Amino acid sequence: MAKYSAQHRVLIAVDCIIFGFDGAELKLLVVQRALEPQIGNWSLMGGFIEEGEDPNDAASRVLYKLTGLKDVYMEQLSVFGRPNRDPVERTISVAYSALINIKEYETQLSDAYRAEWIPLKDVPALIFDHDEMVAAAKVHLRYKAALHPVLFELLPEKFTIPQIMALYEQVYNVELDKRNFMRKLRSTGLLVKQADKDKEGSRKGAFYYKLDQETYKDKFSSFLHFIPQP
Amino acid sequence: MAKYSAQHRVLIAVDCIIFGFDGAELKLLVVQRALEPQIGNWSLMGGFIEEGEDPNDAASRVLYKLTGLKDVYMEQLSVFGRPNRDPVERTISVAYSALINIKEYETQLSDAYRAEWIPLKDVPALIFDHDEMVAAAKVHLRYKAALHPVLFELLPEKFTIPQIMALYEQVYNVELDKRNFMRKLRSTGLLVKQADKDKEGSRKGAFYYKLDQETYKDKFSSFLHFIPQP
DNA sequence: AAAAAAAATGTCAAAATGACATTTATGTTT
DNA sequence: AAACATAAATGTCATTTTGACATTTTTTTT
Repeated sequence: MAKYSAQHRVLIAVDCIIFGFDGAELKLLVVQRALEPQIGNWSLMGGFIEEGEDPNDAASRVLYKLTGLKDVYMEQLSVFGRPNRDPVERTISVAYSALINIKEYETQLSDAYRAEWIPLKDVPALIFDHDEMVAAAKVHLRYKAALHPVLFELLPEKFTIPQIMALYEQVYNVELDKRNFMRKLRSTGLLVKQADKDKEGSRKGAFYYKLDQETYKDKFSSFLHFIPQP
Repeated sequence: MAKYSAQHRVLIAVDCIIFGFDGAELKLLVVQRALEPQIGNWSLMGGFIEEGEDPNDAASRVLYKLTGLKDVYMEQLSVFGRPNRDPVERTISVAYSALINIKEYETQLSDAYRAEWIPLKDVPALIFDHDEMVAAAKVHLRYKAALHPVLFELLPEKFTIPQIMALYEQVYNVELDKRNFMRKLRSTGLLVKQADKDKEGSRKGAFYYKLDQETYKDKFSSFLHFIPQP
């Protein structure tokens, strides 16, 4: 069949906003750009879509190249297509947001991309429009987490209540009340208390919990309200 | 500066999921495709991105061509990029969702595209992956409207309570309680009661309301909860 | 004047929320 | 061995929000 001959064709990229949590701090995984222009500057991990490749697969491929991880929680964010966003050539980028438990990642660290986890609040200026992408990803994460228990994707299999709470506090940049937060958390039926404790960070130690995977799958799509109304 | 020479370039399209409300029914604006393949079949309104054009501008242009309307509420939804979604040639499409008050539109109707408002529940199968786009747009609208008073974009300047309620009921496909709904609506401080009534559809008539534009702008971004928890 | 039809409004019990202080467990220091 | 320091864990109460539910009001038509 004839092509749409008169039309204009452009490069498509994917860029990944990769959030990670190490039990204490919310971080972003950024790399130092490997090619001109702006070589060596901080950037999101990205890549071009290849021939016949689905954008979602491209994002997974890019993430895998960097982290060695598959089956990561990832969502399409939005398209960034301002005509001169890449000075080299018109490139339209699809931004993806991924959630990773840093501890799991660290075991598979690869140095090829000069990647670094940087606390979200300290992330330096990034190239092109990547700052906007990060800003959009933050907003998106807040939305998503206000309605779904998605932040558990950032936690290890076994986690503690103080850890989840710290995570919520950082995502929403608020201080939460331990008692009220715990009550809400309990009411979800998502947590299964373990017998052992995490002894790092306190003398008393904090009990570990796991996710009730059944409930998690069931409840993921139903609306929850984690964030107190102001 | 040198181009990214080795890379693959593709067509970029925009497709618009255009919701409309006429005071009674939630509808979708669809067109009959004007070119092969699938000429004459139902489709979303779309078009290719032109050289140097921002995707958001392309979506506005496409919407304007069809409806003659500018400054319509429109949001980027997501990217549909499955490799063979368009059988002619690889095309990646950015889907946009628009909200229109049908009465306003009808005054500027243009026949060039064989466009039709079809009740959302009766929309026939559309070409390519447009059904998926519509499904995604419905989900998105529910999300958005659960947190923001965005459905007012579908209403005329003067509207009645039964109208808004019908709108919410159709968006969420639920039955709402008049009294509880009204209470919630009042509590937003968004409504300004008018002196006159809409006498269509009932003997008693329903008072008109307008949006308090100040409050609307202030509150748009703050989280609201319109939908009762099940 | 009566009837019909939809709009508008109020009450109450149950559940969810937000504010707040004390007790518990454990390792460290004296 | 006792005292201390530190963070974790938990409970109460008043207020607000929710959901369920029935009656009254306004107006046109008969």
